[in-house]
Amino acid sequence: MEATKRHRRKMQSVTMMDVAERAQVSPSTVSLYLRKPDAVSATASRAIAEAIDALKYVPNLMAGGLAAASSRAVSVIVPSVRNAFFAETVATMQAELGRERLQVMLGHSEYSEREEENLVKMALSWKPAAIVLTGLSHTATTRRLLKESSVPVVELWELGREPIDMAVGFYHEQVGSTAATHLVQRGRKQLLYIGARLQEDRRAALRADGFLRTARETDGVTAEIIEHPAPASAAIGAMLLAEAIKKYPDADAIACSNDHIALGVIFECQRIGISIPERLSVIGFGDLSFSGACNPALTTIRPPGDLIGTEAARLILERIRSFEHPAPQVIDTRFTLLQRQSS
Amino acid sequence: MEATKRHRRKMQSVTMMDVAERAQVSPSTVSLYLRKPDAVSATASRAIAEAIDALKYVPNLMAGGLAAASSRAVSVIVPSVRNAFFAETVATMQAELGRERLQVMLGHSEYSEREEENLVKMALSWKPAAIVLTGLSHTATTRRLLKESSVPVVELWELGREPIDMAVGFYHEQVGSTAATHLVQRGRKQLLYIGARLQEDRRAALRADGFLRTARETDGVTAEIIEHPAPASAAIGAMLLAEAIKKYPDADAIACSNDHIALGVIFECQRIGISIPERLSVIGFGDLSFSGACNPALTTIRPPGDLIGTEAARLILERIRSFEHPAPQVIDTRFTLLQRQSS
DNA sequence: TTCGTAAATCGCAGCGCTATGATTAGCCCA
DNA sequence: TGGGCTAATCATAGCGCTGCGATTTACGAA
Repeated sequence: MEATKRHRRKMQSVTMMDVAERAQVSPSTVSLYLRKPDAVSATASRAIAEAIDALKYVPNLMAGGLAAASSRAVSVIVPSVRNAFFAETVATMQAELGRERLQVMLGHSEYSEREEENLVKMALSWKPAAIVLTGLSHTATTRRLLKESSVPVVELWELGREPIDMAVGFYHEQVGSTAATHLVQRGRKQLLYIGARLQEDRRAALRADGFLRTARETDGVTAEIIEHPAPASAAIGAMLLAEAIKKYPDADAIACSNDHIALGVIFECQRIGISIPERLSVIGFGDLSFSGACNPALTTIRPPGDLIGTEAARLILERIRSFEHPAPQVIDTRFTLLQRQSS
Repeated sequence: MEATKRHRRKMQSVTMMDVAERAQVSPSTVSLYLRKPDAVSATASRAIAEAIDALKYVPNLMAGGLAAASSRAVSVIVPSVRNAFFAETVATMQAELGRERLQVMLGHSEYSEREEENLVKMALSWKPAAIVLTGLSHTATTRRLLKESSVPVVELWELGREPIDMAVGFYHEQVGSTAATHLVQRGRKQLLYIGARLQEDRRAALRADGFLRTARETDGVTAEIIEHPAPASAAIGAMLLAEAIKKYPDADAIACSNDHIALGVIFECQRIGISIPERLSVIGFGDLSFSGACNPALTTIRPPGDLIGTEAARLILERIRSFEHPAPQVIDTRFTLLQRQSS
């Protein structure tokens, strides 16, 4: 019937133009209505809303992002969402940002700065509204890319050195220090720190540092560290406790790099008949779902994973809304010592 | 100096055109090189690669997505990534899809079909390469939107009714049935199922159904259920165990809706002096990080969260690569009974 | 009634890339 | 040496939307 047209293209069934036509306004007005509803008259708003509804219009964010040179996506890069800490933060951020119709794009660095750099490059391709990283350690290239990009950047879960742009978290040395102080106050003298994967998990290593420093600064108190390269788990915790007791039979307190380890310690103590807290005090980090229900209930330090998420989301939203006040750059969320039965 | 131009636009520093110019080829060739490297000659490839490197070109995926009417994003919607099961799957999918430069966009339905529907609408705005949902229950609108969209859809973690498009998971009734059979084989007669949030967590409810049905079909075996509306946790598990023992003092086996609950059961039994497995067998679901390290080690059923992720990613990639063979629609990943000390 | 001003609305010109079909280069064999 | 083919490359025409400035409308004051 027809000669083949030179060019044909796929298309979206309903576009903004269709909505405009039905609502008897220009596409510009529809666009305005979608982006800044307050700038459109009540009459027009009603007509446009009706048209959108009737046509089941779905905006094309790719087109919008291209035209605006920035998307409604926020790239969030964490070591792994398998880790309950980061899961909490990611979940909270998604909820907060989703409310403003911002999409969370997720990436896992698996504790590798190299991999993180790749993810940042990918993320930049999306012209994200913001990029969220975990920690303050990144490759030089990562830092350069982000500084050059002028995309808002938030670094989570760690304070200390200068952030690229904004940071939300707490000082991990302080966590270790707080744990040591607590154990000393409970009358303990021979402290042990047991940790997993301190090479990869820089923040766990910082906690260990703070713990050892504070303990050793105290008169009459000794502190040693026992570590293992495997990822933190209860099984590793149990193993390390056995090893620790063999090596330091007179130890009277154990701080664990996180609550998984501490759980293993508790179980192993049950097995070999060490009573907690009489003979051994135990303190963890994380306040995981089981920590309060252990036997004995685990004394631990709770990092505010959800607060970190909400604060990060807040910073991002403020930054997006106005270029003016570049918000406080660094937010210290603190952490909480929860004293329970194990110490 | 200059009259203001009518229009000015923001722009990306380095575009594909810049690369083309430096490499002495047309933009089309650069585009082709990026999408199908094999279709470009070695000479051109080298020149283009050099130019990309020298100019530090970063492709604009928004522009690409708009032109191609489909993006490199995969929307993944789970009840919550706080749940270790879904975290595992999400992490695995991100790794697998990231390898092919597909971006995971994350959404949390918080166990609400209504919220899931909103997330699906948002997702569709991005013209995703695929949409991944959890479970087979969705609102009618969700199903309609997805069917009309012609976007590949994968439903995870549950088999049973007809999927929208593809599905990867297992039968939760079978999980319950397997648990019941196992306990009966261990000589148990008075079985109890304790579960949390069975109203919201449809899959947990299915497991309970399968458990009760199989148990009650067995001669000489009784089975009761005890539930609680709060989210699963060790604390709830401990509470429910206490309640269960009061109500059914002669019960000799407990199946838990997941390992968090089971952990609470173990701790509570320790406290009130019930020996596991002598007096009471315990079986969980999930094989969480602590399950093998408990005291006693927990018998549980392991769902293959990682396998679900890899299989889903594989289906998506196959579907993207070719429209031809619409792959097997449903993949049953099965699950594994891990018998340990608690039963 | 007319004008000035603010509030609404509109028209234009792309954003940076890809799909398509057309064109050119490369190469084997007769 | 030329024909016939395949492999490479290219030019074109948008994809659907937004930012900007221009234009129109609304409305009270003079």
